[in-house]
Amino acid sequence: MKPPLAHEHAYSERSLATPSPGLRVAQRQISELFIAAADVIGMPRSIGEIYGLIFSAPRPLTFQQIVDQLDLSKGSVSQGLKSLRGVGAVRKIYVAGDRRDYFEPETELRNLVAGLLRDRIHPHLELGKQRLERVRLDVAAGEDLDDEEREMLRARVAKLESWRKQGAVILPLLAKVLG
Amino acid sequence: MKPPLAHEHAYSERSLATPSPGLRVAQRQISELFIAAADVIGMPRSIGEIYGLIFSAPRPLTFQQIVDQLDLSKGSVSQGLKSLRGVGAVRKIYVAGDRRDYFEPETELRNLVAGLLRDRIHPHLELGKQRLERVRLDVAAGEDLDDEEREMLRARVAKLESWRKQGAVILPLLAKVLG
DNA sequence: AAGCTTGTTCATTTTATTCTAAACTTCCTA
DNA sequence: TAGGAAGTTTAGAATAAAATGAACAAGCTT
Repeated sequence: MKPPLAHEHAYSERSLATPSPGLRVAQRQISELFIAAADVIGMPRSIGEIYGLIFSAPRPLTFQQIVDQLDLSKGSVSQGLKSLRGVGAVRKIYVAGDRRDYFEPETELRNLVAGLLRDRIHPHLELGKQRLERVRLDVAAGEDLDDEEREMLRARVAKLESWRKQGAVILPLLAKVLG
Repeated sequence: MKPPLAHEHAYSERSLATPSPGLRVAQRQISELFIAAADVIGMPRSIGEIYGLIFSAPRPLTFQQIVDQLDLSKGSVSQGLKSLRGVGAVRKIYVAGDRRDYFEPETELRNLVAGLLRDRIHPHLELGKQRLERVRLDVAAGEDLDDEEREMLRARVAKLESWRKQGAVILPLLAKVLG
């Protein structure tokens, strides 16, 4: 027997389980946008679908609702939600007295972008700094390089450094502008 | 018989064919950076390798040199160079009297980023505009949606529009800042 | 025109990613 | 504490992406 939770009565039961045909159509269209977006940022299609569904849902969805409405296995949904939560694109909501997890979307572009950057760009900028230093030393130490080779490499390594610096300046700025 | 072209004498023959061991080591390291970068932006590993080799070469390389120095087939190199030229990351150079194509890297971050945006983001922003309009109409026309559903969808579609606008403002700005 | 050299295309193979399904953990309820 | 509901994990299957290699075009050279 289900406990009579407030949230289960604020909305029609139908929109909870299987959405109305009209909602379905709109959700499908929105999901397509996110499927394309997922592709652009190199994430699997299913993640775009899951985010699209959550984004276009009238209220937070349970794990099971997501599995039912998309044609995806529990495993895929579980992994997809894990990734999405990892980049801060969806949040888990706890409802007192309900053991199920509810999921709602992060809808601020600023936060979505920040999450992606944190997850995928920053690690490389940090690692890159160390690696570049390493390359610089190797170039300096390369006794079998002729002058021309060494000079060219020095210039190119300098270029890489300048890229890294530009990135370090622009990424925080980007977050600010999106605010 | 090879014609005695100026460019074939400006550099040692060795650095033309197989680079010195020291150059090789440095190139390998730089290539690793680009392999990681290719992964971040969702391009195949081979493209990172090719760009890395060209970036770290003392001078423009021929198609055949690229094939020889990387462990890649002609087909992969041909396709990889095509993609790289498509985003403006490498340029083809013509040498009078030499039928071979030479390739040199674009090294300005600004131009590299601009190329990527042009190739992968802009098309979606344009297409997205049309699709969003379509979704908006569908939402407005959806007679079986209840008020709550319709209102929620309107709000979310508005959010998508605001994302699109933010993107349209920020992308040109980004190109400017990188200049 | 026959025979090189340079590079492209594309069908096939290889490799990597994504998805699934089933086993498993945890926690709740009877 | 048995049974069930909610999710997670993971080995393996299904799919998609990338690389290869062989056939092909285009242009020299003789």
